[in-house]
Amino acid sequence: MSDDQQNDAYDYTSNTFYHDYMGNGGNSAFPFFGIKNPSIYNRPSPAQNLAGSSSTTSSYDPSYLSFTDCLQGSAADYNFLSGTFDMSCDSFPVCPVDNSSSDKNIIATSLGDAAAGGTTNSAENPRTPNSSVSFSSNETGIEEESSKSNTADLRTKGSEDGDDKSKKSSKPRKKGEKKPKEQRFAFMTKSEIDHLEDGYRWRKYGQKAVKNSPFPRNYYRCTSQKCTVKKRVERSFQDPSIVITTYEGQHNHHCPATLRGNAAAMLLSPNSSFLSSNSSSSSLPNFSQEFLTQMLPTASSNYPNNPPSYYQNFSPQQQQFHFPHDYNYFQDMNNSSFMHKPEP
DNA sequence: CGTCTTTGACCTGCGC
DNA sequence: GCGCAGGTCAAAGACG
Repeated sequence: MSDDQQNDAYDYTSNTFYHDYMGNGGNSAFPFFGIKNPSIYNRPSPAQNLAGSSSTTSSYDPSYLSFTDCLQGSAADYNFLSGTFDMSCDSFPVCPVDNSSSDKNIIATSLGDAAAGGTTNSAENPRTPNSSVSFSSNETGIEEESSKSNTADLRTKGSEDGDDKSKKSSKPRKKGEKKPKEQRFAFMTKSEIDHLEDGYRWRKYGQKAVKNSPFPRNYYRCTSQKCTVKKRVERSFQDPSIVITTYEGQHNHHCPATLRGNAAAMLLSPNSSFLSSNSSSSSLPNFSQEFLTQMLPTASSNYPNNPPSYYQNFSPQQQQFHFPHDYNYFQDMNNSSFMHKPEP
């Protein structure tokens, strides 16, 4: 933990927090999950957390959004415009992380789709077997209550137009019928590169200026046939060094860049026993090995000879990663050798 | 020639 | 109903 991070502060009354996320002056290309995170309103305070934590490290700042948080979808209601979470949002996926819990389920909370009883065009837009998410009860509630509150930028037109190019004559929707929402997975990355390589091939299909932001939002679609996964990439107007990436949907194919095995890739792969250990399926995007290797700092053993390009461009200090407090979740994996605990 | 990006127009949903 | 903003389409151009 750096001094800079120690100097960061979180105001629990105003739910405001921010500063040099990485504590390194902002020169890291590593994805991280340290974002302004009011979702911790349902967390213990830092003091409480540290007091009750069995962790031997004090590097965890609970105001950083954790990897698990992201996987659970709590980043999905992040308001890109304001740089805050929409806490008034009824659909806010309240999935508090309980460090003392033995629950190792890090399945992302979906913000829609299957919870609504399936998409309206499931036949033409088949989901992967793994995408039939097992929803918790609150997720069902999320969908039921979400109609009035989701921010516009997080709305999705759903997958009904997937392969249908005649979108402009889209089918009329029954009154009261909600467009199904795709699963979303958002994270923030401190990077000078807008479009981070994640192993998949993407085609840009749109770019829009974002209100109150000098940075446009870019829209990408997976180039794989019949894969409806989309992602949006934009820079935070509050901190231009931060790239906000939002994945929507789930790939129905393997990552073209990684078919070889790797613990990190296996972690989030569709067939991961880790993901399915406490849930029947995954709603996570399945990232490539390289991407995960970058996200999960470890481990030179992962790439002893061929470190990812991002690694090659930065010094060890610059490669510092803010470890999520849920790090122990990963440690508990049988194949946890891919992860090394950072020195306190 | 195939793939990808750019970009203006259009569609959709929401708030007033 | 209207205006606004986000999201998508698709033609045109760039590029290898």
